[in-house]
Amino acid sequence: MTADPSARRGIPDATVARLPEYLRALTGFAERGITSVSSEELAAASGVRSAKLRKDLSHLGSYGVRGVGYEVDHLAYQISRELGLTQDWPVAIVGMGNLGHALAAYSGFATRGFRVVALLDQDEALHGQQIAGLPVRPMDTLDALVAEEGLAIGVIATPAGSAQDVCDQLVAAGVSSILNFAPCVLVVPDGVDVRKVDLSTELQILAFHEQRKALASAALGPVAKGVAK
Amino acid sequence: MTADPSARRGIPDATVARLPEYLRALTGFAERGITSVSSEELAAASGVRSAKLRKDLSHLGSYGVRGVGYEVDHLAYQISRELGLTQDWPVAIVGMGNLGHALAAYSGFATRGFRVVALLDQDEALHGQQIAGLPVRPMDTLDALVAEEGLAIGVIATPAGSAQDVCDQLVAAGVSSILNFAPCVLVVPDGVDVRKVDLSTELQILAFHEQRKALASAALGPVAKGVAK
DNA sequence: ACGCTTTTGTGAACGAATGCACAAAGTCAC
DNA sequence: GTGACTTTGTGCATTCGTTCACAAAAGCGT
Repeated sequence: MTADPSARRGIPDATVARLPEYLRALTGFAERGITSVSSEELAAASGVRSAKLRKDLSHLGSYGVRGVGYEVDHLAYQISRELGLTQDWPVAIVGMGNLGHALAAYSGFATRGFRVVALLDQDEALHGQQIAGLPVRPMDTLDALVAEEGLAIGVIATPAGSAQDVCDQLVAAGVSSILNFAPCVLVVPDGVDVRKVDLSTELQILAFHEQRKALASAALGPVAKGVAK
Repeated sequence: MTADPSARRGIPDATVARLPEYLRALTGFAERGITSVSSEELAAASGVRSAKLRKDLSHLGSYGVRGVGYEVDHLAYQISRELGLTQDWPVAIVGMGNLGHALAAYSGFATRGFRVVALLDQDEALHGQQIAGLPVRPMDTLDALVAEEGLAIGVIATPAGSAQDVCDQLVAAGVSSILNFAPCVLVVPDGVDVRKVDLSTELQILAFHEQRKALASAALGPVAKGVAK
């Protein structure tokens, strides 16, 4: 059962998290008319070591040619297929504040396998207003979106206070993958995936390292002025 | 040299990445007037297991009381200090498109140890324009910001095409921590930290799991209709 | 046809992170 | 003051991820 003959089940999470970056690098090569890359080149363009890249790719199958490298188009297709991007995923964005606004207008989604099919907000005052060519809808249209559009992925861009409430509504309607921009922990039933993006958290991690650098240079040479600031 | 007597050097990266979440949870407890929490409660509020939480906290020192728990204020202070948040970090945002706009208006920074001191853009047409109470400045004011404000952290919210260029200018001016929202790999010299936030990447990872769920339910019972869609 | 060069794919060693289980250390009731 | 109870801090085992190093496989020139 665990030993799959097609040797493909169970791609490590760490690998899955890097596949999008490989895909982007491959797209870049393709745009420049390059049809073949070595693991070394692709790794450099993705910001990883070549050994790691090769091990990652080995989990999806054997798509390289020894002595030559990888065919750009073919590898890109295989990664796309593995990530489930051969189809377009409908996405709904909830919360039309500053961030929701920016996300609705972000063009990067469309080019990478996603289609924003709806914008929602709990605030009645916003309903009907057009943002980036789409009307803002009330939350109770979620069921219809899941049924008619096959909506499965929701993006939460509300304040932290309403995030859990909105999340519950998404889950109740049948959405099973959620991208959360609100700075809070979401509780969801089994079978629902949540990923969190938190701007403050990222800055705080940077601050930690920044402080470490400052302390280190202060300890080694408190005299330094130009460089160690 | 590596063996530090105060037993504090070398906090694992995985732990550092979770400290902001603990800090947020603690702030939540404090706001509700709770002065003491157990590792179990704090872990639940942070979305981790209590054993993990305790091991994480043990890396910063021994701030709990056996049989009782942790004093909320004290632990919050210790984590803040470890993350370097007892001071306010000046931050500059580069790229005043949709996303830069939203980030400039985001109030979450100020409450968590950061202060947006400048907005920059390469586009001359935007210079002088006011966004969220700050004027948009040209890139050549970076040196002054580093010298006068002590700027050390920069946020890149430009399109992918100009991100490396902007990054180089930040680094040249002396910025040594960068938060990158552009969907591309940045090359920086040693001593400069980069963290990347990529919306499409996150969605693609969700799509992978979503596809896996769809395939699994299709394989186990292609008959199911209501639930497995 | 054959050896030389290149580059993949992978076994094995290593290191980091997680989870478990319990002794140590404290509080509290009486 | 003493014993029962609670909760932390941590050694240990395990799992997960990365790096190394090289054999196997392909192309190429002659």
